[in-house]
Amino acid sequence: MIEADEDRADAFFHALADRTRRDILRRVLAGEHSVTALAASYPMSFAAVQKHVAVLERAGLLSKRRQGREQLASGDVEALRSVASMLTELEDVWRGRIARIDELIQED
Amino acid sequence: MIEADEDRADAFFHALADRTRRDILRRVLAGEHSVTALAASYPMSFAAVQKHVAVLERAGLLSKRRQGREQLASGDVEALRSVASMLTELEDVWRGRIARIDELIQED
DNA sequence: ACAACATACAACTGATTGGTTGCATGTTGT
DNA sequence: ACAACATGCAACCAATCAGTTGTATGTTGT
Repeated sequence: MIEADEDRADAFFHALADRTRRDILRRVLAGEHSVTALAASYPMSFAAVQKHVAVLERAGLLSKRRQGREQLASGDVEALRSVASMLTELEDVWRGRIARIDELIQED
Repeated sequence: MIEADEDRADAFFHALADRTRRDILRRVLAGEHSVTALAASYPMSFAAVQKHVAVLERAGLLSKRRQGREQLASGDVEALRSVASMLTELEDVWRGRIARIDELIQED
């Protein structure tokens, strides 16, 4: 089902289309952080940050593991790479155009 | 000003977070298309497609040139690469974590 | 046991989004 | 000149979003 890939792409790009979420992702890629620790870094309520974390988690860009009463979040670099590969596929479409132009030059 | 980069990232990722826009981008990366030609491909009004094209254009992912009464759109592969490099920078943050873990192992 | 802490989630609000229709403007072919 | 075409833009609508406050549920240390 190609539909599922599009859903995934929607979730990925939507998750990345917010600067607070990109910043959270940077932090959790650098190392594990509890939701509370993350929340302390931003000028908004705990609940707002918790929702941003949930968006990143639903997109698969971040996962959590429980440690005591804390929920430690860390970034998933594999997910990040699959976003990058989506862009590469787009770039390949562009390369195809160049190849076609070359063909036209050859024909001539 | 780092603020401007974040604005650009917001525009890029938001533009890519819609499957119709990603599809339009694929087409215009493969070759030039008029807005009307693009609009014919989707089950929505001309105006809706024209707005999607405008979002991609504002994000810098696509540019248009006038030819007669048509406006020919084509994808900007350089912009696409700068989105990819944003992801690479995120990945570098992750690599930094690994480097730090290696240091800890060394110290030991 | 219980007070304090960490998290999740529901309900609400204003702003933005993705779509619509209708209208205005510029361009072309006859 | 003008009818048809290509585009852009405004006004509107329903749905979603990013934020808020408040409440519920675990978990911990004493």
